[in-house]
Amino acid sequence: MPKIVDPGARRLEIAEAVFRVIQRDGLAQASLRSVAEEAGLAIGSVRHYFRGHDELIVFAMRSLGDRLEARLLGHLPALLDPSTPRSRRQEITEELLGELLPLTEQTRAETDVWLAFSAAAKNRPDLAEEAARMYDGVRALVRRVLDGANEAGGLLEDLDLAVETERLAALLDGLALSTGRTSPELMRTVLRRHLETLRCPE
Amino acid sequence: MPKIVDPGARRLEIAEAVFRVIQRDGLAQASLRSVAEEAGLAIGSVRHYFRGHDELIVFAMRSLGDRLEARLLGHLPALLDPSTPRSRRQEITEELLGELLPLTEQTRAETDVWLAFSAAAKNRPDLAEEAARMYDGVRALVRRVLDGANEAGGLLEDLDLAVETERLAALLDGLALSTGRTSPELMRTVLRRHLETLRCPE
DNA sequence: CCCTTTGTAGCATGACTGTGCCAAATAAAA
DNA sequence: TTTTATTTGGCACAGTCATGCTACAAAGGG
Repeated sequence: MPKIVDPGARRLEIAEAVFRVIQRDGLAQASLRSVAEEAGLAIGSVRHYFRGHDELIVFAMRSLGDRLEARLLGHLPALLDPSTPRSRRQEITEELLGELLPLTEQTRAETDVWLAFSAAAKNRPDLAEEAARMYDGVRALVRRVLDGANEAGGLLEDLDLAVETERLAALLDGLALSTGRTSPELMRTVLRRHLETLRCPE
Repeated sequence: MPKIVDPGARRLEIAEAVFRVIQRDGLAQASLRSVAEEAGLAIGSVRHYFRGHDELIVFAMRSLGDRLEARLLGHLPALLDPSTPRSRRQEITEELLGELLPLTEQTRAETDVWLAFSAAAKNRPDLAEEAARMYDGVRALVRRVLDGANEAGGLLEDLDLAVETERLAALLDGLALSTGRTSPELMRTVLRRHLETLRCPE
């Protein structure tokens, strides 16, 4: 038959073009035409892999969520391993949660695109579904981190973990929102400070 | 001459129509036509008061910033008054910072529109200017609140107020971001809890 | 060699947009 | 009443958009 091409890989390539366009020009500019040009394809080719514009955007948002989820879960085993020493746990926790902050070029691009998606989701039911998945995913992850630290005896007693989960997740979201104004160094300091306030003295 | 109309008031009326359209359908739908219809005017009338679409959106964003600033500063005198008792200070602080959260229909509308503007500002220099003003304004306000509490002896000692300002401001931003998922009650609880952790024991 | 399937490309259409420009209505001033 | 500046209304154009549809190229099976 024709040129052998892996459709899944193609779709991911196109999704990456979507990310680049959104980061550079904003979600409103991520039309089929501009995405096709960014991907080095003809508009007809893009439409061969996606039913239409909506499906393209939803797929891009979903694959961003998948990518983030995979990276975050990669940090989790070391954290849940009971044999990991406490000092190392602190480092891992900061690294893991730092993945959600715009500290590097890579994560800055991700948070900017994620912000564009989240804002758009407020008025678009199809995106809202995926936005809710990200929201729940981040809360669930933060909760697991806090639970793990708690069981290891690393947290202050009498914490309401439901409240602390929301507090920490909101803090991360808020920092992600201030890309370009708050320096990465300050973000790190703020995150570290917040975790300090949760940890038990010894 | 013609109908006596206060241009400033008219511009504000139109800006409010912009807010309603953005909250209902998103910033991308806030075209001259849809805004004119929402305001009950002809498109030509709207264009009489604004040079073009860009100026309309920038003006709307600026007036939202002005409105928020005025409301927030209204709470400040009571807080800075040395004769205000400590228990009352706590209430006022919560009320003041709560203005930045989507707790009521009114403030929810404001935070949603503000989010739309903030996201758009990432790729639009004209909006970025106003977004930076809001960012700085919120930080400055939070800083004043913390400074005031500190001077009144209400805070833990040895706090790095620059870090704490950013931490609290980011928390507020993050909560504002999760409109529709996190309940107003939980938001209040999280804010109260955060303030507790800053207050000195007595 | 032909045929079928898959990928690539793009034309045509209708909808929506911002804006330049013009005309009418209005009401205060002369 | 006449004049005149302001306000209101909208036509017309060029641009961009998503999408239905068609056409062609490529490559492996018969």
